[in-house]
Order: sequence, then C-alpha cells, then structure tokens
Amino acid sequence: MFKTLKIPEATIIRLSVYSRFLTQVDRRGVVTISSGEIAEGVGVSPAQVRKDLAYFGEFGTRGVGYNVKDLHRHIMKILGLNNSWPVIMVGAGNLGTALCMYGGFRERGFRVVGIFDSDPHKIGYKLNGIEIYPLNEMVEVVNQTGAAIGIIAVPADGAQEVANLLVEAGVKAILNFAPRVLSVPEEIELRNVDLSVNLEILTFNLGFRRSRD
Amino acid sequence: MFKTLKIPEATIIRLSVYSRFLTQVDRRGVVTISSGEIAEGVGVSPAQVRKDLAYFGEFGTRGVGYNVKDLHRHIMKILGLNNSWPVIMVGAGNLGTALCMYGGFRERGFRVVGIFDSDPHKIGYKLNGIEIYPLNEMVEVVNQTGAAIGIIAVPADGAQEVANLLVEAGVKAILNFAPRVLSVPEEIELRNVDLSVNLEILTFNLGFRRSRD
DNA sequence: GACTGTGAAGCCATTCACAGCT
DNA sequence: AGCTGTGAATGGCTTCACAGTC
Repeated sequence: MFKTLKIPEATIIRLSVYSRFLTQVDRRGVVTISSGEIAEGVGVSPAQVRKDLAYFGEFGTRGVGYNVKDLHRHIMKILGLNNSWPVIMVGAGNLGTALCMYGGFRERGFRVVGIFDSDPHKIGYKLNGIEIYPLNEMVEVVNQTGAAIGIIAVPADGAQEVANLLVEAGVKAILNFAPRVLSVPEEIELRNVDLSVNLEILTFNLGFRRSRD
Repeated sequence: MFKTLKIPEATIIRLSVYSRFLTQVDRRGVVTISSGEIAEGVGVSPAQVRKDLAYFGEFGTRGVGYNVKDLHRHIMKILGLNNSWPVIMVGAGNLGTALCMYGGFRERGFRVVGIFDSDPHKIGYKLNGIEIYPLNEMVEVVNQTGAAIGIIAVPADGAQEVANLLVEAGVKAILNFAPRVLSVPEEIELRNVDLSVNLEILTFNLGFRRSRD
C-alpha cells in the first residue's frame, strides 16, 4: 500500500494537522495549494511538508501544487480515517464522561460504542446515548461492535488491570489517559496521553527560561 | 541554575515520568535506586536515564545509585513543581469541566483558580468550588491570582480569540486543547494537546501494520 | 563488583539545494 | 517561472562503552 519505510511518528502527527488545515482551506473553496502555503498555515517548513507527503506517494503536480480535495482524501486514507472506528471507553468518571461528550472524536470518525465502569451504581445508565456496562461484559461488547480501540480513563491504580481486560477482550490498540506506565503484549498498539505532563513542560520552560535571563 | 545547554523536550517528558515513578517507589519505602531500576520501571534504557539526569547535575553516587527522596526532590525542582501553580481555565463545556474536576492536575501542584466562559448563563456558578467568570474579567483575575498559565478548552473556532485574550491578560504560558494552530507572541510558551491526533496515530498504525503483513 | 557520569559513535529526523516537470 | 520530489548535508537525540568512584 505505501512505500514500506519506517515513517517517523512526528510525520503522522503532522499529517493529522495538515488534514485539519485542509478541511478549513477546502471549506473556503480553495482548489490548489502549495507546500509553502500549507507550511505557513500549520507552522512548519515547506520542505517538511513535501517530505512528509513523499513517504506515501506523489500527490502533487510540479510547478502547480496539490489539489486540496485530492490531498485531503489521500491523507485521510493514510490515517485510516476513510471509514469510522468504533471505540470503547473504560471509566465513566469525569474524564471518561468528558471524552464521551467531546465532539472532536466524532468529527474525525471515532464513535464510542460502549462505556465500562466498575461502579455498580452507574451500570445500565446512558451517557450521551451510550450504554454503561459492567467490566465483565467487555468481551461481548467488543465482539458485537467490532471495536478495535479502547480508551482508558480510570485512576492510575486501576489502569494496568483495565489494560489486561482490554487485551483479553480483543482490542488491538489502547489509548491510555492514566498516569501509569502500562505493559501490554507487543502486538498491541499503546499510546499514552498524560495531561499533566503537558503542564509540567510549560512550568519547566517558564522556570528554565527565567533562569537564563 | 542549570548547565545552560539546550535540553531535549523528550528529556523533560521523561523527567516527568521518572518523578511519578519515584513517588510510587518512595511510597514503598525504597531508599536507593539505580538507573537500571528506574529504566525498567518506566520503559527506557539505563543510559537514557543517566543522560537525562546529567543535564542537570550529578545526583547519584557511583557504585551505589540514587537516593530516592533526594532525586525526586531534585526532579520536582527542575520541573518547577516545588511550589504550586495557579492556572486559569477558559471554557466551561464538557472538556473544561472535566479538566477542572480532574485530580491529576491538583496532585502535581496545579490549582485552577478561575474558569471563564462566554455563556452568560454559566457566569457566577461554581464548578468544583471554582467560580465561573465572564471573559472580560480575565485581566483582573490573572492579576489577583498571579496565574501564569491558561488552559484553552473551547471549540476550535473560538480558540485564537481566547489565546489573544489570555496574552492580553498577562499569562506567560498556554495549554491549548482546541484542534487549531494558534499564533501567539514568541515569548509566550504554547503547547497543544490534540486528543484525536492520538487516536489517529493508533488508526494509522493499525492500518499500516496490517498492510505490511 | 556495582553503578554513575560522559565523550564518542550511531542513528534518525529535518533542512538544504537542485534536478525534473508543467 | 513556479513548485514538487529527493539525494545529500546537517543537526540532534540515543546508545555504546568505559573511565571514575564508592
């Protein structure tokens, strides 16, 4: 499907940003765009944009640029977003709830098809139209919905146990919001989003900068 | 204060992870720890751990290792977490609400001291004990509380405007959860957390992997 | 013997610069 | 003339390997 080279993860992150930028540009009715214009719009270098795209093929026309709709379609395909992804959420606390309500996922084709929680009081209720199940029904729901992705939004202490359950249930990828290092089988894709790490990078920079003045 | 070299951002992210790991280790009563044990605990190489720490000084004892409490204290100081940080939140929607309730921030010394929203119906109410203010009171609240960090949790369309308001109000750093590329003056620290980018990296990997089989 | 701290080597990502198209 | 696609050069992070210390 693609040139089989190792693709830098940074490239994937940028592709994701390009695709959103192209959505805006397309909405304005622009037909053709150059690597320089994309670069300016998203804050990277033009060469970077071309290199990123070149990993996956030749989408542009020399002397002209890229067709906006075409390029956008190609990038969505590369990111696997040409069809929608059912995902399951574990944790119906504040974070889990917010993530279920969050419109940004749906916009990009992610559909939460089930929420799991260990609290018996929450079972059976719905959140944004999505049913809350007990943890032991995970296998069943994954099988029925075909969900390949699980999101962990539980406190740090329960995260590893939840990860194990997700793997047993058959998901292929996990997005972990708990501030814990998780271990999962090698074939499972794991990504960690640590919300406070991001704040800590800011405080480091604030402190470090000041100390250099 | 520190050796003035350019510190890789990846190093800061790892320091943040080490510090959380050390909290756990310390709680178990462990006094001394080696770079290898830290490495194993957080999933990096021992050399990486030592290099990361070496940017900031010599914290260990050859032949012995690091004193857990000492090292933890040092890292917290490096990250600027030796005292607490007042932060303000813009956006009292689902995401803003969840972030305000989220315990992970408080645990690491971040204290939300004010929430801002453009919806007049929300003004004056409290969320987790924190007052919701109209946008035009931002300058005042920032001055009174000394908040140096603002968090943007509004829809993409309003994000740039909010960023401008935060800068005018005098914050020094911004954590942006809106999926938009923002432009701010160079002296303002800006970090973006795009929640769906993380899911998109997973879907890319799922697709790409499959195509290589 | 064990483990840190660090220069050197290796590796990977980004930038440069230009050939190749339109 | 303008812009893409890409090999070569650069720069930066990670790993290696070992001297230094306890």
